[in-house]
Amino acid sequence: MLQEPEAKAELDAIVETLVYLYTESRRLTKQAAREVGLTGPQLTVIKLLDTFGDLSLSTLSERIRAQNSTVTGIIDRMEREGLVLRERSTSDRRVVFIRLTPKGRQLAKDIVVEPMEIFRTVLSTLSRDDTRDLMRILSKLQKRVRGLVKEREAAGER
Amino acid sequence: MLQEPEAKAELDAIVETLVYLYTESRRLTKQAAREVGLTGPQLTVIKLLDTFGDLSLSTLSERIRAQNSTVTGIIDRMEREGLVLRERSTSDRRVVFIRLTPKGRQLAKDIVVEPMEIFRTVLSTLSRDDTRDLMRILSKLQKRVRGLVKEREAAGER
DNA sequence: TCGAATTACTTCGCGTACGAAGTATTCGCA
DNA sequence: TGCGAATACTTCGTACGCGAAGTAATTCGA
Repeated sequence: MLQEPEAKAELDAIVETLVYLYTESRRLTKQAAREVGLTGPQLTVIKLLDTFGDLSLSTLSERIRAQNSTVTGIIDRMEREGLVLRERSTSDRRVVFIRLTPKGRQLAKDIVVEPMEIFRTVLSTLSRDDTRDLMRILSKLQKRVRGLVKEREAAGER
Repeated sequence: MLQEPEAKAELDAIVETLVYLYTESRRLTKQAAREVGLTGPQLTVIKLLDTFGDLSLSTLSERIRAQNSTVTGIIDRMEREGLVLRERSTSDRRVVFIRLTPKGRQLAKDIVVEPMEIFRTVLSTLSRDDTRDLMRILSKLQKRVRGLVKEREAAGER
């Protein structure tokens, strides 16, 4: 795909801005979490459990886009702090459900911010047209990334 | 700011998609880096040094949006691998410049992918109108985030 | 039905990633 | 001019974050 220099520069700018928005949102979420004695991922986990009830470790992993091995560590530390507990499923004894303790649930209620809060805040100031356009374009990009990922996976299996 | 449920759902979807695009791009960059024996951040550092020449550690930190202490570690490991070397500035002896070794420079030439490659690839398939719209909206968001960050910093100093 | 393949989770080793505290150097101004 | 503040970097402790290898439980097919 041939690119004029101008287009290349615009592309760089978009990547740059996207990275800025993501990392800055993450940084501020972390900061907010610190104020209640949590880390960023821990705040996310508590919010998820409070919203959806008990979740298996795998489900949690998918939700926060991390590997099981990562989430095992996060839950280890949260269990140590008395925020959650592990409960083996009776129907499938391989599965571990994660449940909020009363202490964890109370904390969830006290937390006002959501993950990526800043980003949400500024998003909500966009006009309806801008919001729709943004969603439309991002969806397009996501669909194409999914397509490419699938292609590469198929190529890798050969 | 009052939000109807519909708007809230759309907002969630945008956040979700943005996180997807970012994490997936990062994951694939990491994968590509592995194939030449590097990590994701190391690939980024090599590309930056190859493009801009020697950079101070702080400049490098800003470029990759990380703290100095993080970059110190990354450079430690790259130095150990013989990819870069540290050189103290003569004009300001606090400053450390990072320079590619011949081995590092050769590696830079061999690497075809750029950081966030997938995202760049799909971005370049957008129409000119979509690209312009996306840039326009993201800029708007970035400007507002910057504003909020500045406000909070000012509030924090009180 | 039973053994191989799959699934859910954990463990381990390594590389980020950050903030706080420390060291060396330079700057700024009284 | 000299000394306190600021700057550049490093060190340390802790928490992700991943992939590979390991364990226990379940599924599936001959």
